[in-house]
Amino acid sequence: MRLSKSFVPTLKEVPNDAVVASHVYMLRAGMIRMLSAGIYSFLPLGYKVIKKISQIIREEMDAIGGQEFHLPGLNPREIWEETNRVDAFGDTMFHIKNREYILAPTHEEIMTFHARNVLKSYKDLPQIWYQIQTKFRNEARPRSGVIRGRQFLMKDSYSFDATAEELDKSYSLHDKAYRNIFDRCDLKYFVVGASSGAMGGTGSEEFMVKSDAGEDTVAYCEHCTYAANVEVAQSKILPNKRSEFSSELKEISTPNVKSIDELCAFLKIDESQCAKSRVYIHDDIPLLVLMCGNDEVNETKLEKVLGGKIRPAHLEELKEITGADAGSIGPLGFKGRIIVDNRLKDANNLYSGANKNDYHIGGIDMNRDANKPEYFDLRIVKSGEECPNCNNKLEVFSAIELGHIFKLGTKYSSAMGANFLDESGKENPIIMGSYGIGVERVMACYIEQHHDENGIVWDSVLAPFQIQLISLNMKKPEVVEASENIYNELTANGIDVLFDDRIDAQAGFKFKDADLLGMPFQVIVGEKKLKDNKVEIKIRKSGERFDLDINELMSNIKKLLKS
RNA sequence: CGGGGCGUAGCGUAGCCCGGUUCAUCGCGCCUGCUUUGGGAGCAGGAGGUCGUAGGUUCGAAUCCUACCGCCCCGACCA
Repeated sequence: MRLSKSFVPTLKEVPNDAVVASHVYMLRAGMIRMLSAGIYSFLPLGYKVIKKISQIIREEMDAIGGQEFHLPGLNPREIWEETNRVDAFGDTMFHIKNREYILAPTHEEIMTFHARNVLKSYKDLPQIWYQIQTKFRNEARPRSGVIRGRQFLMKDSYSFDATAEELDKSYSLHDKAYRNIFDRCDLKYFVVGASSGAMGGTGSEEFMVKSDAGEDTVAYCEHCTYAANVEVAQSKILPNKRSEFSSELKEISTPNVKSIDELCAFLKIDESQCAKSRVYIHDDIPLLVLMCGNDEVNETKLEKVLGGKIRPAHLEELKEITGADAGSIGPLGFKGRIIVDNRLKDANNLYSGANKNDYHIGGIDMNRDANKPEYFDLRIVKSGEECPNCNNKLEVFSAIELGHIFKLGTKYSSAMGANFLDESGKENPIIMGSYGIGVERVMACYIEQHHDENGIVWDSVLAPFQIQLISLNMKKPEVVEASENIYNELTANGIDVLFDDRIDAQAGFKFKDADLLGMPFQVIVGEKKLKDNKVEIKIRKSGERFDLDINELMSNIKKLLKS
């Protein structure tokens, strides 16, 4: 492709609105443009990459027996009402104003619609159906360029099985396919076992990439690959040791001491001797949560323990519930359930609030003084704590979700009446799985992981072009002739070449653009070296440059592309 | 949806606090010509703006006030 005739609008400056690297470089390299918040157009160069990623996905899906569909993005609302998901999605679903249609945010219902009454016998199963298609979600807050959009490309597949064992097979086929896909794309990723949330179902895994642009927080152990969403992550932190003797309870005047840090400084004690109090409202009933020191309450864990929804008590409610304001609340005399983190199990000689403003109580013995404490793991794990599986350190960081695989079970087939007859002639709902990959996220994550201060660093698998051919001076006939010849030869050999044949661009300008666009290899044709019948090769990744005799160019390029 | 920030030419910006020869600065990019050509060229000339939109205050508004729209960031939410 000739750059002089192509639409590759590169930007030399960083656009104001872009913050994360992938967004900056996709804009600067002329691959995408924003149309509206969270809605992006892919320009030719960017779309080439999308097509390459899609092709890899397609090959791996086909390899596990997947069959590709192309489904409508515009769906009748009534299909979504069969599974109650119009309500479930709420404002996240786009609704068409002048007809009873919605814009599909995913495709479980549509695939199930095609399966029901057609997949009628166990002999028709298993099936794996997939598509690579645009989804629409009315995200409250699109962000990070293409990473979270209101419209995005997703590969979604659905498995239909007769038994739980068969579902396990379909699931592990996807697990393997996903690993192949992300490996082929040269992404450094890890796998998190996640709670299955609103999709319903019994098992799931998330494929994640570490990134500051990520929206999930995970705890990860490099050593044993333990990985968990911080909402459920655990660590091997030791409980407080119980001292041999429990001291007497004593009330201590602690004027203006609110936080644990202030309390520790005031009393010259360690934070592990403190029981921090948090009041939550569960089904309109207040309860007290006690954490060790500065540990944070993990509300997901707490909800799991209690069942149902919780909320932190409002500051104004505290006095009525406990008799004190935030900063002076504690377990003694608290009316209601007391839920305690495992770290405080059986602990004694603790300090906590006195339920009386500006007073704390020392010498608290959980076993002696707290009213029926219930112990659970309630902490949010922190970086540097010990991995629950091995003795190495956990790292807590944010990450982008690239893919997600779910065992759905029969949630959709039951709701929509997608049943089959088993060998005994009995009717059963089809057992389903659902599996997604964010295609643009693959591209964005690749760039997050493969760029430097000058631009993107593609390797040949995803690169829009294998080679950027740079003619340094299109006004010198000999340079033009040599680069045209090289262009024709490379192209004739089936190599995808981006030819910078722009007449009025200076050498330095072209070099900068080439580094920004980031093709794996640059072939540089200049007047000086041409006199010795040589051209220069630059390897984008290493920055290494060397000269090659023009006659040997083709064979060397082929070697480079294979390496 | 809450909090914060921003909106001046294709991109990046100055001017805004202290309204008035600034109906608009500078850089990049764009057009014409000449020169130049191995790491973002030089000179000369030129095109391009309802200062986000609509009201208001004022003799006078890019500048002050109000509302709305749009975008970014943090949070909430997230299949």
